[in-house]
Amino acid sequence: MRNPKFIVGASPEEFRRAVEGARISGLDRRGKFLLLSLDRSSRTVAGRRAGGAARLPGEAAEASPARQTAAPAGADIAIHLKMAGQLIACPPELDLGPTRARHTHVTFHLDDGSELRYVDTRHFGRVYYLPGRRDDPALRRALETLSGLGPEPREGGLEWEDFRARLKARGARIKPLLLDQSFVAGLGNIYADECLFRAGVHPLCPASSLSEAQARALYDAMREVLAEAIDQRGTSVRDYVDGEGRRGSFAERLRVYGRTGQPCPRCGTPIQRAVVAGRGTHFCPSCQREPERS
DNA sequence: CTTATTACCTGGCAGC
DNA sequence: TGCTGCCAGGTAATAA
Repeated sequence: MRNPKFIVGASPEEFRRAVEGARISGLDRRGKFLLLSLDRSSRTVAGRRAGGAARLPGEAAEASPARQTAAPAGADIAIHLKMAGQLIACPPELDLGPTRARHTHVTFHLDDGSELRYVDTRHFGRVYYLPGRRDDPALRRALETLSGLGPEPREGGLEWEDFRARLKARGARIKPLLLDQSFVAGLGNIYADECLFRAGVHPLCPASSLSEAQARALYDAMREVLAEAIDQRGTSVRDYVDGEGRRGSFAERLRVYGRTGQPCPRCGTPIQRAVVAGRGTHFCPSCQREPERS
């Protein structure tokens, strides 16, 4: 591990000691955070370098179901990939190419001989050791962020009535609100744009101004877009790969994101790009009509 | 309090 | 071939 900054809440040495010989007893997700639970009770083998973790998560999931549901409270490690992070399980000899090799910041050595590599070319992501130093402000912030996450749009985390009420209470424009992880957890820039297109809502619409039908369409769109994207193993606009190193194919299904100037799939009007909340925002000016005043 | 901008980093790509 | 400038999956800090 070249740079200790990627691990928050512990020094690289402390982190290694914490994970070495431990078993990954749970694997979960909350919003955009990946959550790992460790079980130190049955120590086995040893890792090297960045740390070692024993056994495979697949079997562990069944072994301790209680921990799985107890999301952040029970988790020991949280990983946020931010823009360009990748977490890849692979055989140790696998060559990911010079760029990703240069940006492999943490490597877990599993006891089946395989590796779990944290790769991040842009260095934005972090590995948080949650039981770590309470005086570390970065860890504190992460814990606060984690506990302040809004509901999951899927998996029964968000009721329609609740969503509608919370939308109505917000004066903010809808796109930044969708990106606000404390409002709803898990939507990023790509999916926010796709959701708004499907719902026929302009990104600048004040959240409270959405009609009942628009709000309902947006609620449905969030759940559908996420479900479809997960089904397609994600959106590899550029270089995203999943845990198995595979690219996702949802990029082929994108209707507005990254399609500036191309015809709207519904009406043929060229897709427009604007900057909203500092993010590239793609929409159909015809299907998503602008609110009264901009 | 809310909202806009900047900072964090590196790399890919279009255009010259 | 370079080189330049722009853009990028996110969010926290800072400014207004």
